[in-house]
Amino acid sequence: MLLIKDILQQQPIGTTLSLRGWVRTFRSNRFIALSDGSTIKTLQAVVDFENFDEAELKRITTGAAISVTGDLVKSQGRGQEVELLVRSFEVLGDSNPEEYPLQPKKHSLEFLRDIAHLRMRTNTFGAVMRLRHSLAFAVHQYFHKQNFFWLHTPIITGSDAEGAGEMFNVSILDKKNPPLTEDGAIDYKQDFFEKETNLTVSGQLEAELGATALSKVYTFGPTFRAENSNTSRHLAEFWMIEPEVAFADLNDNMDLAEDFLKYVIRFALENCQDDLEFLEKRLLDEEKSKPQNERSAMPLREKLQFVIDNNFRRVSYTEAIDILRNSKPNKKKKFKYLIEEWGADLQSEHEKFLVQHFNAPVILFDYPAKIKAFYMRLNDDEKTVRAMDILFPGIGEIVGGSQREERYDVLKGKMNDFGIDEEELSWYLDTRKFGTCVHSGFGLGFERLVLFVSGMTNIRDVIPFPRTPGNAEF
RNA sequence: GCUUCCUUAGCUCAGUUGGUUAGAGCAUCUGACUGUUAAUCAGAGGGUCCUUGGUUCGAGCCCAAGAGGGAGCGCCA
Repeated sequence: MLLIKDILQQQPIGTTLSLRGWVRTFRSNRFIALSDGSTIKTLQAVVDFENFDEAELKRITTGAAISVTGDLVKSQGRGQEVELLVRSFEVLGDSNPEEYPLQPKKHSLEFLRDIAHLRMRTNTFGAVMRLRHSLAFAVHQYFHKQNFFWLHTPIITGSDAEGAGEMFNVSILDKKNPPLTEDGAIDYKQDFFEKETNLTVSGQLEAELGATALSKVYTFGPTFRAENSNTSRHLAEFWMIEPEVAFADLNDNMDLAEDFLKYVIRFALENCQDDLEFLEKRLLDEEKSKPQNERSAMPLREKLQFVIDNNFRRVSYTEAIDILRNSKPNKKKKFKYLIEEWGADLQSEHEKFLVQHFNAPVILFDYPAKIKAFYMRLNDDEKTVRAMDILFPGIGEIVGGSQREERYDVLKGKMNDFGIDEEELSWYLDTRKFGTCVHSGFGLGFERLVLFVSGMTNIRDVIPFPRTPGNAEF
């Protein structure tokens, strides 16, 4: 099948060709802007309306699916290099203009979110979805080149000890009359898996099992959090990437994350030029109505190039606390949460400040053990763990990772401290019992990456059908 | 979950201290024009002013509750 992308690239002038697509606009009863989604560009199909049936021409409306056959020629007009002189056309699927909600005009993102089943037909969402694909492809390509194996960790999980957030329960029990145990609790022994199960909140623990056998693995799949999070950065269903590497310490981990992010961003810059150009203009346009201080510091592609060209700033938690404590907003009490002493959890206002302070992506590392998960490697100071978060401008935390605690006794002690059942995670402890090794990994929210690269501002607009509290349409 | 803002035509929005018949652009329909680039010109149709209740001689506008949405915060990726 011929795609518009190929025709515009190869420009086989003088040939007769047939193609199919959807009408974007039909101007002057003569010019059809035809899109097939293969590229953001449309092909101009020119009909001599004098030679066609009027009733058939009337069916060429915005949104209609048509096939056209004609001769590709150099365009007489200025807006495009080539155009198709139509010999014949057929309306494959009508689109009633009185009912079709997409007009050749600007729509609000909120409105398009309500008609998510149609919004991929717009320039913006077409561009975002093509970009999303390219980034996903680049993720796999990067890891493949680096000798990682894609590990398919389970989506239904039987362990509730991961501690990464609220979980969605998976059950086939009768909700009105669930079987009960003697003490009145729901008897999951009678459920499908004969135990309580949930949708995964992270593939990390399983990825560690893979890494301690295959050395370098990564997961890339759907992840679910039943948190009541109402922000432009959270989804209840999102895609997460979690590399895990044996014999790698936290420095190796930071190197990997930085190299990986730069690789996929570079891939997008090189392979999605048209879409990024459009998204850059869209963002500029959108920000015109905003006050100067709320606008982006750089145009989209310049921002991406800046990230590729500059080293991420690596700052220890302790240094970051010093910087924050002595910062203007802290002294003038502009922060909602003032930084007073070492050990405080950083809020998003602090992360934002640090990114602005260094004017670059920031990697924070060596956090207090108390505010991080049980599986993170305890430092010799016994106060901090080998954790790292990568903070991006406009997004906040895009990566969270750590070197894992590989010492059996220390890990077991931490699990007790955190109130985690040893029995439940005996399989996890086994990796430390048999051939344990230093290893590290991180989690990257794929949609947050797409947000950053696309310049979109709401995470609901970078996934085809977003799931958020109170919303699971389509 | 908390704070705050918003909801007027299919879409984007205006609507004065509460005062006659609620407006504009785009879209749609009709006609004209025909090498356009969100085509242009003329005309027409199109309203549960989010819902319910209240205040008032009178409510799109004021008050209360509810619904939906945005932004910020928390949780996190």
